[in-house]
Amino acid sequence: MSPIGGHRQNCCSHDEGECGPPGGARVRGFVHSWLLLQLARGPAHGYELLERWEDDEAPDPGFLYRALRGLEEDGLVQSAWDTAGPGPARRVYAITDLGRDYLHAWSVHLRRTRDRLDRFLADYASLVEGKGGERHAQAPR
Amino acid sequence: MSPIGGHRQNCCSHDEGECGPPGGARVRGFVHSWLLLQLARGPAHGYELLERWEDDEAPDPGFLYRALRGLEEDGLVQSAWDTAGPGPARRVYAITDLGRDYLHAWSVHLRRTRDRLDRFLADYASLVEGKGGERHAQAPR
DNA sequence: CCACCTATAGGACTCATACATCTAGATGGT
DNA sequence: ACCATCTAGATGTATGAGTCCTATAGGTGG
Repeated sequence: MSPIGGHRQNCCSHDEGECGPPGGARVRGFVHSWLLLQLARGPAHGYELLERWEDDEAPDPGFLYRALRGLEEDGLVQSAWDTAGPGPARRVYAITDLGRDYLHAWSVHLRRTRDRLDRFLADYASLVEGKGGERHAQAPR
Repeated sequence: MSPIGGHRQNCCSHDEGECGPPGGARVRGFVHSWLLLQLARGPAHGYELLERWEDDEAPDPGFLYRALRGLEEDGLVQSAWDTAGPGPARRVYAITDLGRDYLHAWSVHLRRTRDRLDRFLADYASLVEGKGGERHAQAPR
């Protein structure tokens, strides 16, 4: 089955980009990089990071906590319980030097990824405008 | 284990982005969108598309062929055997109108993804240069 | 006729991420 | 006291994109 959508010929076809990707296009490893970037700005706990993620595009909470523990397991962050303050205890994470190195490495790869996307979008744009006014050339049947 | 790498504290730490992501950061659905874009320019067969992909970043052949068949199964492309010409028969694919719609929908999402990456990279850049006088750009929305 | 190239294909696997739940302490209202 | 609700973290399991390895089969050159 195509990864392109859970679709079933019932969508699309007229106005704006409806239908497409279910949940948007995700970038592999982006969540982890984003977490490292946030922690590079200062220590924080999971729930806080979760809320810092703006609006719609927050990752699954379960995934976020697992990601943080994974990062710790790999020595990219450290954590400690914070029992002070109100509410349940929080696990506060801080980035390590190794984590900073990884963040840098990932930023390089993410930049490459962005450049690739840029090329794709430019190609698509040139295709669309090169088609004159109308979209929907006939199908090459 | 962290998805960030098969690493094991033996890498990184000094110069350029070594170590990081194993195979680079990939974008979900990018291969399929790319295929649709190529086919929107004109019919082509799998092997040709495979070679058209620039150097290092070509997808696995098995994956590419599967992707094409998946797209066909979903009605986004059509195919026919081409037994003429030298060599083994090729399966020539052409995009359909539905495929064009999907391509458009995906371009919208991929643009969003690129913008998100831009925000991330800008935040990272400001963090790095602002090592002392920091600015806190807003969270990547 | 053997080795290599073109072209397509399929099985099996990994790993990133999502979805659904679950615990458990804190808090506030009645 | 009690119950609902919020905060905070965790786990079990599913899904599905993408990789790896291998197979097949027709063509081509030595």
